[in-house]
Amino acid sequence: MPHAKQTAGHPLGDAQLEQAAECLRTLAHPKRLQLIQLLLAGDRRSVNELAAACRIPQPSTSEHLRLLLRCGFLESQRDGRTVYYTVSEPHLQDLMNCLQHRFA
Amino acid sequence: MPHAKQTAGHPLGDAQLEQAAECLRTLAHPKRLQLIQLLLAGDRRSVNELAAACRIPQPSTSEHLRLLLRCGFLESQRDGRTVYYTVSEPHLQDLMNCLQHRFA
DNA sequence: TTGAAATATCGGAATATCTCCATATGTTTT
DNA sequence: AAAACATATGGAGATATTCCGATATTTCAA
Repeated sequence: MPHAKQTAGHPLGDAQLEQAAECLRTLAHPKRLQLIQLLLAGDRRSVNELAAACRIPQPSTSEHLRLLLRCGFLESQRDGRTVYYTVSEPHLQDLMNCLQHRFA
Repeated sequence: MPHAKQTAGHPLGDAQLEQAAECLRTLAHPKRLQLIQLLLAGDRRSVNELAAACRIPQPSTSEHLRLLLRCGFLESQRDGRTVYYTVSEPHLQDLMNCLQHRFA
């Protein structure tokens, strides 16, 4: 039996599809993917480190991180005056592996 | 050692991140997710069947399917005057399982 | 308290996306 | 050939995203 069909969970209703689409839309941005890629590689990074590494202006970086935070993909942790971000959604590693496999 | 860090493939460059983002943006739409959900459940469906099931006007349905086709998520197959669409990207099942688990 | 550093928020202009309807293309049947 | 059915394409108005500079907020150091 090659490739048995996966047991699908309950199909999502309209409101849930809307939520899911919103989360995917948040992921669907090259700079945000780059931020996630960096955060998955290293452990935790400050906003300035991320902004410098990705060549994004600081305010934009902060905004991108806020959006990712809002969907529950990231967590933030303040230490003094710097804020560190980390990946909180374990499935992001799988997703990024999938993307790296497809687009490498 | 709980939760060993997954071996990450090569990190994606700017052009590849752009491609990946475009694919995700295509997925990030409630109606397109609903179409995929239907196609994953049943085997193959015509445009009219999909339009009726999802309550989308026929022209919009055709356009959504075209976008999904362009990213390689679907395949189309003409039989007489009706065109049947099927899922061609196996990872979509995993993604949908993930979404259904998170938003159910 | 004053200044400097790190991060967050606001406003506006350019661009992209969504959705719908009208209509065009392609296919089969009479 | 003409009519009917299934699908695809084009255009327009409304809405949403993106990007950037200016500026506000928070925290530490002097």
